[in-house]
Amino acid sequence: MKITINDIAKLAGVSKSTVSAVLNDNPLIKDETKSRVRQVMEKLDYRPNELARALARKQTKTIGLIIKEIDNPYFARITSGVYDSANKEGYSVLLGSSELKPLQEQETLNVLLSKKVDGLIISCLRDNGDFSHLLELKRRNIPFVLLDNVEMLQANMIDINNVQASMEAVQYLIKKGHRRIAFLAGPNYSVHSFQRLEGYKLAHLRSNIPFDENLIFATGSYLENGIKIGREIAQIPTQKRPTALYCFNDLVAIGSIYSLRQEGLRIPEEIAVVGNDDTALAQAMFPPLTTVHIPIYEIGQHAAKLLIDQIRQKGSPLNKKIILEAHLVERESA
Amino acid sequence: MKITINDIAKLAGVSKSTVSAVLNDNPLIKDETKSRVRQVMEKLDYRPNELARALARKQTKTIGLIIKEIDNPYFARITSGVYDSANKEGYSVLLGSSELKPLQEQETLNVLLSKKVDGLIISCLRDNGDFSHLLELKRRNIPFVLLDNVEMLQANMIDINNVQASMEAVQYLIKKGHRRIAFLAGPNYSVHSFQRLEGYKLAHLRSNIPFDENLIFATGSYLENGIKIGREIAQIPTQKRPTALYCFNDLVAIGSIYSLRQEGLRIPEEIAVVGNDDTALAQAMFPPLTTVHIPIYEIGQHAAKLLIDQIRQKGSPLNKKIILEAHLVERESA
DNA sequence: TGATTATATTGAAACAGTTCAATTAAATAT
DNA sequence: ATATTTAATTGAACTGTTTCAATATAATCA
Repeated sequence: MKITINDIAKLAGVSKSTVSAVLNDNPLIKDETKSRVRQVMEKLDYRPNELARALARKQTKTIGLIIKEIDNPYFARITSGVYDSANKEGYSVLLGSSELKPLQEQETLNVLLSKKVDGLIISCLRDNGDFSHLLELKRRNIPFVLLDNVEMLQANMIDINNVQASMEAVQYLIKKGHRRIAFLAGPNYSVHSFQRLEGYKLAHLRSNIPFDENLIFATGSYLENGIKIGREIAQIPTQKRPTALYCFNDLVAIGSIYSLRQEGLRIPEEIAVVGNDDTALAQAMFPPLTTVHIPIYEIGQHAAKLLIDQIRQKGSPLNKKIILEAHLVERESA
Repeated sequence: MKITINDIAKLAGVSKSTVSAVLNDNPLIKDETKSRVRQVMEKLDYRPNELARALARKQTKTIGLIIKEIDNPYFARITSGVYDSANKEGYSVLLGSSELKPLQEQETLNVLLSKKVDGLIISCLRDNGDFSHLLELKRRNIPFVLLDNVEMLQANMIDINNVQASMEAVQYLIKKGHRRIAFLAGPNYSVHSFQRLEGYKLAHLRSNIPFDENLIFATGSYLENGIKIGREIAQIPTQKRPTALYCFNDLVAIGSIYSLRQEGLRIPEEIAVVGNDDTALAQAMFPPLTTVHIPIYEIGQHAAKLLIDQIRQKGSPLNKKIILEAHLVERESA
């Protein structure tokens, strides 16, 4: 019962190709013919099969998005930016997530590729410098945009001045007199976490404060990670306890504030906490969270824009880096 | 330079159909042939074109998900559940969002349909009882699952005992002595908001407290909506001000707590606040948010499971309602 | 009026697979 | 050794569109 281009052709008394031409609003077709064909389409409620179209045209008008975690406000906002931008340009978004596992990143990538997305936006993991799957994308000339800066790779990317912003955030803490500043590192494989550690180290270096391995805590990206680590830090005797926490993201910051306060510590007087991302809720926390603001939505938007540009260019694999500005916003948690 | 089934056939010295059979692991094919063909595939790094497959087989192994807002922790979690479940069954997720606009819901639906998703999960809007697009899905026999209870429609749906849970939440407030309880309603078109108002009314009815139109505040679903309305409510003179807020969701609850506290009001002593959803952050708020817990991830999971079941059943449009349990969790904001 | 040019339409092949009846090859029975 | 059954493979048609060279039709020119 599916209506195809053939049915339209027959009923309108024209050929298949003419119907196709009408569908694509080809100016060669006489107006009269066009409207006749369109009438038939209307009458039969014809909807072109985009699958068949995609096969013939070699483009699906769909982009793949591979993020690290779906249930994370950071990536929800990225996704939102990507979606809006793609939508505006007539592209759909096929969702993928590595859930922080390198293997799953690979698999998802393969699935999206086999479904013939026109291009990809990838927030990739940093798996011991193994970027072979991304190199293969380049080799196969498939357009893609990265959301993390992978220096070793010549590719499109949207990123933020991560090291710089982190350094400034830590310097801010140092200026406030803190000398034992902990870094609550994010998930393994996270490029951003890695870069933030760089910034953290740099700030220490510049201020001649010795870097102390023991102040680096491996956590994760979830609220629970923050809650747990906060509890542990609260147990540390006052003289040895860090007086400030620089956190991988807002969730970890919020979680640690929660348990720190539960253990009776005052924020920021006894422990200062700085987050990262400036997700929507940061401002509404108690105390309002001092955090590094990241233009998350814009990252998503730009990524989609850039990708679609590249898809349209076709051929020239432009190699563009867009670095957006991140900066500390001072509130009351530090 | 793309490798196709033809290249494999030629190189392996068999026919196209044999290669196809190998691809589908058809038991008719001799093991020896299979491995020979597979070797050639391996060597040429052949990846089947799922587009062509989908066209021939009439199934894409892709489901469409239409949510109301991408950048909202509730839907991020829904998406996560859907994605995990679908992934496990070998389905991809094509993302759609109405962003709370009925027209956009329609358009997104059409796009996903034209891309031939095998089925749809929809969190639909309640646009004056106009569900013609959903009725058409039924008519066209396209599998779908709703995430909101649309009584007038015989369809698959996963939902929660929304009215009931809301009633209990409001009764809880009444039992605590509150008599002027405000309802901060969510976006227009939101089925859940509508149902929560029902529960709110019902609780009042049961306790013989007259329903007061002036206690219903139209807001939205964003943090900002909560912040704004909180500020307004703080301005109301104490004797007329509601002593408790029952909020459409956690974001609105958190936002209003933020501005209420800023205006110097104590939570819950001067104003009690109850949220909805129990998103991850609710527990880590100050004060920890009393809210209606909703098994959000599970809703997503079940929806995908049910949809895929239906897709596999093919033909019998099963008409199953799964109602999951929502319940108040008492913390410290009320 | 016939040749030339411009405009509109079409037929057949292509996109990359699946499907299944028909054929061929191998194995077993007579 | 031949007929019969079973197992393995193939050819052709099909999925629903696009593409473009070839053709048909209409309009302009000499």
